[in-house]
Amino acid sequence: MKTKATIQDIADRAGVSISTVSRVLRGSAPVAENKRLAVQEAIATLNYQPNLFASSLASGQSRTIGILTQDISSPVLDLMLRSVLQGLDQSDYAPIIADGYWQAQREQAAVQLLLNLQVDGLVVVGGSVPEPFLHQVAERLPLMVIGRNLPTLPDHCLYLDNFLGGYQATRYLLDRGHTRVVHLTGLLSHVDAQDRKQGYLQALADAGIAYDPALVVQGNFLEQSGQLGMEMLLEAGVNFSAVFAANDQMAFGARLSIGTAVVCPRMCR
Amino acid sequence: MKTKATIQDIADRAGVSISTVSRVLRGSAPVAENKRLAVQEAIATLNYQPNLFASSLASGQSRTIGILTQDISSPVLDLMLRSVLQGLDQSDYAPIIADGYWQAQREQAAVQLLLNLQVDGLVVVGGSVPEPFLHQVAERLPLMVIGRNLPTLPDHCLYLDNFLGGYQATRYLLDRGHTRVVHLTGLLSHVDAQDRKQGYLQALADAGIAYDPALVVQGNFLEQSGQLGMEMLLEAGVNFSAVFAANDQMAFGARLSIGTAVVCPRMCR
DNA sequence: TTGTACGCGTTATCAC
DNA sequence: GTGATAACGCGTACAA
Repeated sequence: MKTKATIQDIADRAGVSISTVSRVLRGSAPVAENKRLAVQEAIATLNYQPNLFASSLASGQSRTIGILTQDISSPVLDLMLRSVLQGLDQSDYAPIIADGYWQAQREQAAVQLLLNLQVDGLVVVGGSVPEPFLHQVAERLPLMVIGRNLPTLPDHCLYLDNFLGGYQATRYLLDRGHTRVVHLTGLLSHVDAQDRKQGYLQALADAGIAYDPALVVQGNFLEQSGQLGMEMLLEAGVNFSAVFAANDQMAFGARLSIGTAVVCPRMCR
Repeated sequence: MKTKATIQDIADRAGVSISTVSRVLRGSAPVAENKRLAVQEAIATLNYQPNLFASSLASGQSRTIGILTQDISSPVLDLMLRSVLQGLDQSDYAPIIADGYWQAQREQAAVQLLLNLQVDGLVVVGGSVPEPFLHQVAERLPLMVIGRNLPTLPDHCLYLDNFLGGYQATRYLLDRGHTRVVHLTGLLSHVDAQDRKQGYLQALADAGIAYDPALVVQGNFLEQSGQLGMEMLLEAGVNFSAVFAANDQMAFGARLSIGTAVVCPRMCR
């Protein structure tokens, strides 16, 4: 194919220098009206697309911001991602997404790629990149971490209080009179899951209710584990009247098992 | 912060020229063992990261491939995306993701960004970018479209036969003796949803079963619409014994309503 | 095998 | 206002 048009091509066609073209492109300095029009005409007819690489190389700015995401099938993370993208709509920064799929190694490579792409800023949604690594990143460019709490980078985190969430959810159920509340935990190797469980335990303690290990079933944040956990409880004939699932997906799964198995008599709703 | 190390820095530290450094970096030509080691040492200690922009600008290759995705909360699309990423693991191409969120305009901008990023190839997962536009893309670089059928670009599509899927699903239920099969449709403005519905209709016709509009409920591919659709049917007292939902999410939703509403007597499983 | 020098497409700093 | 021209960091003939 014909090689794409360069800034020189449109400079020629408009009868000006490349400097002028660059100026109308970036609006970095005033340009005579007639020349500006000529340039814009040339840009349009030649369908000129400035080479981001060359531009970034010269300016040191890429006008892009990098986003590190995780396995977006999670509704919450997806919502976060969507919000970030929406926020970027207003700006003239383009979002570049890289996915870590919850694997630290892969995440690190993804971040490295984004850095090599010279993103002007980085948004990390969830994930498990080592904190020290993020620390290094933070001192090189603007960094924002969503859904994670980094003790050494408090100002860079948009944090969800998992402990409080677990506490309030459990408390809510206790307040409605339930005394035997099941907790389907998330992946306990994940700090979020631990915190939510701690919240659950604390709520029980505050209510003066003894902790019964039989009511806590380990899951992994996915639908299946929620369903499986419920079925185990029901089959085992464990007595309970309410369930606090670690996340929406597990709640969905748990909800499913109610249809197939014998419904726990005192289960409300 | 100190500016990142350049190829010159490590050339100095290793006592060689930048050409040699480039050579060991790209393996484009043999290099003396001792020099190679010196270079590698320098790279390691200086934590050198080649500037992708400069590299691509000079070579015309970016060693990246672009991926256009849609609202990944869809399990199927997510699976596709995951597969693509996995395939790329083996290669030394890095994936750059851009999201279109099912909005043609946004998608086009996303593709444009990827093109400006000089991706060496493009994978489009679903989406609604105009076909002519993709046609232009296809003649500029390798293109692959997943989950969509472009008549003019058959060789570039990994296509799911929605009609056949709808047909077989319905046929499966009919073969098991069901005669009143509900269809919860997807978003009917979407061609996939239309095709699946056509498959449903064709299967009915082939089985000599009259089409009953009361058995078809419109949805939008999301969980809620599946649940809502089922509840409407149950409340209306419509008689049926099986359900064909347009996708997994709607089936999930439908499944949920069974727990809360009166279970349809002849509903199996 | 290795180094020199030029080019990639833009931006930015100058003089004019 | 406008146009040369030097970076930007790296790949790569070409020469040695």
